[in-house]
Amino acid sequence: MQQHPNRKPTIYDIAQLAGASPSTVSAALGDAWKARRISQATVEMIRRIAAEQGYSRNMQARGLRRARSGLVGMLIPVHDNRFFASMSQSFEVNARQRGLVPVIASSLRDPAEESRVVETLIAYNVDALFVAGAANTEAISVLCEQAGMRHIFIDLPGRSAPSVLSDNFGGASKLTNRLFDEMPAPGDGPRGRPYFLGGSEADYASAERIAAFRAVCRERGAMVGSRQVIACGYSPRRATEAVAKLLDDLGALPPLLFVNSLRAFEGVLGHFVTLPPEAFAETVIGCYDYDPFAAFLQFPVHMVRQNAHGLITSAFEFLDAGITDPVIAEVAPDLVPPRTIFRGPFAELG
Amino acid sequence: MQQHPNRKPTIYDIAQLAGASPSTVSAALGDAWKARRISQATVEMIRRIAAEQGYSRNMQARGLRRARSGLVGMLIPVHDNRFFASMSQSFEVNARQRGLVPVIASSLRDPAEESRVVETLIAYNVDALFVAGAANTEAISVLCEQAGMRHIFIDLPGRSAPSVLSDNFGGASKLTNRLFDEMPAPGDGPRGRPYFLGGSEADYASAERIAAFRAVCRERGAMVGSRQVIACGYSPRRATEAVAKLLDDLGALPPLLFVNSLRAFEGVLGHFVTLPPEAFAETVIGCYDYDPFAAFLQFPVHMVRQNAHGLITSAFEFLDAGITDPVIAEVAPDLVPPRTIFRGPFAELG
DNA sequence: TTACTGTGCAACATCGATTGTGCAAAGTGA
DNA sequence: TCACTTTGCACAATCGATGTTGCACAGTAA
Repeated sequence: MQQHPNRKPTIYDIAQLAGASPSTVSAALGDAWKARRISQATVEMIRRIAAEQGYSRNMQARGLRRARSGLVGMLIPVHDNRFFASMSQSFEVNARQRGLVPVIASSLRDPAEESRVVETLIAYNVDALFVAGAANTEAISVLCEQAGMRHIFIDLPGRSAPSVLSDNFGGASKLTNRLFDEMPAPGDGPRGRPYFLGGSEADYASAERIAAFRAVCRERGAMVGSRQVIACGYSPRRATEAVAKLLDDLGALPPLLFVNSLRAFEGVLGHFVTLPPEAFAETVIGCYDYDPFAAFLQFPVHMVRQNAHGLITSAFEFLDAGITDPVIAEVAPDLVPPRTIFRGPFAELG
Repeated sequence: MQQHPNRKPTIYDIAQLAGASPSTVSAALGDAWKARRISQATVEMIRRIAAEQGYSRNMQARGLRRARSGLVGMLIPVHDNRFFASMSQSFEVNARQRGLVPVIASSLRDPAEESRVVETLIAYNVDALFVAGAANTEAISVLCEQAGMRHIFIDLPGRSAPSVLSDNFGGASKLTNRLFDEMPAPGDGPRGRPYFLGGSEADYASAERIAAFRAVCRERGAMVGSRQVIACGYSPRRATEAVAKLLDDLGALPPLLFVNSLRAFEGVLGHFVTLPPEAFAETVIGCYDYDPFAAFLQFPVHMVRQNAHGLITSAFEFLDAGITDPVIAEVAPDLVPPRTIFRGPFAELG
């Protein structure tokens, strides 16, 4: 029937089979057929034949002609992270609801890769780009502006387009306040002070959380020197080393420990394994970000659950509304209380 | 300079600026310029002008002409799952290494959505499709064959193309054997038997694991009736209910519990919260799939870490080698010993 | 019959890049 | 100088779908 056995049929093939012209076929298969005054009988015949032939539109040709692609891109740092994976899921559902095809790309936090990815998405003519967690937002702004690309920043503020931000300051304030509420009586000297661990001050979200941590500490009348903020990055290994050193310096866990990310917390646990249970009696621990299993540890961990779904939903609202000015929306994260499993020796801490 | 302020420049614009023809520009910007005998000087001039103008190739036009897109698709059930998120990450890295743009789409385990997604990817003319975790592989086989689409199945066997499988039978055997090694002396009656919980027998991977569980139980001389395999699905809630009922029936935890997924394990923990610590003294627990935090629980949990990276790497090897026959490759998962945090009251179990 | 309005569709240009072909001009050897 | 090769590039067709324009024919009113 066809020349190449596996060539996909085009509107020209369908047109020939239907005894119609390609333009009629095109109209009949889309929703332009009414406006183009194609009779319903013709439309039905063409659609039947197209279905029989397993026709599917060539989106490249369509996109070329219409100067849009039906794709919508999202840039994230990594896929294998709860927060971003939730965003991906929500992004995908929202995009499909709007008849768009989501393309999710990760930059591995590398600014060069980041720019390359944005250029690629522009080359594919994505209709809009969501930027979540970029290292160099300014470079992205420039690229998008040059290409006249609709874009929206998520979880970090951008100069050139709307931004949807997680309220990192608010979330970190809530968490820090909760930790102070639960904190055993502080001791004297460095040993009695609250500590913050993980992340990088260069990262927008981390900077906000650190600022909130400092502010609440001051409100609560606690000392907070630069030594108390240990921004050791995101890798578990670095966190393990940092917490080991901290214990070495202080001789014990501090009364309050704010861990900035799950990855850092993973590292922290890597060192905790080596400690006796008593080490945890006089400390309260919080973690920014949520993991269901971390909530089930033997000692209570207060966690912040970011609202990935809310962030994406807000971003799509900007898209739907056609807003392109650099306005800002904020979405509040939630505090999740510990669900510590059968508290064992620590029941008295509850 | 340009008519529309934000129109992206095309090769025609560059050609005019460079005083060359569009075909020369096209060749100069790609790697065909040597074959087309464009002088190096011309190439350099054109590239300079293109860079100045912020030119980027229109991949839709290129794809249309060349009958390929430079895209490679992967279908997964969900994004927000450790295993699939790891696969996504690995897929992305591998695709980019080969100069392809990855498009990752999730089906939410809905067969209808699944087919729609595959059709969409075909319409965008992706150069190859990886299918990981599909509900209806036969429908996908048919669609791909119809379109002449290269595809590779991951973590489930397909009829129409190569498959890369996680060795679920082997992994579950290893885990079950380990659990038997660590199991306290079995009691009499149902209460003394091993149990399997979570997943669905209709799912290929789960079926393999259940078969392995049964086989090892028999080898080890344990009874294994149909009551001992509780395939209650993937949702945490169902697992919570199932484990509650089990405890109710038996009056205690069984000596050996094989939990089939992290989501189910999450549900199991939801019930464990209500139990006293002593409840865990006479049981050994395993979970198929790995979570760093779950490895740090108060009681030891033996986990299987699936090799997402290995699966993807093998799949790309099939792709690179141009293999299209339905051959099968298997990738072995790893057993991860518990890293139980300061074992507390259970140190004697170690 | 004439003029006019609809109806139903075909013809054709177009989107931007790639690629087969052709053709001058420069270079080479006799 | 002549025949021949090589160099360097332009021209035009093409990929598949869309949308504008135009045309034949039917129906209708005067």
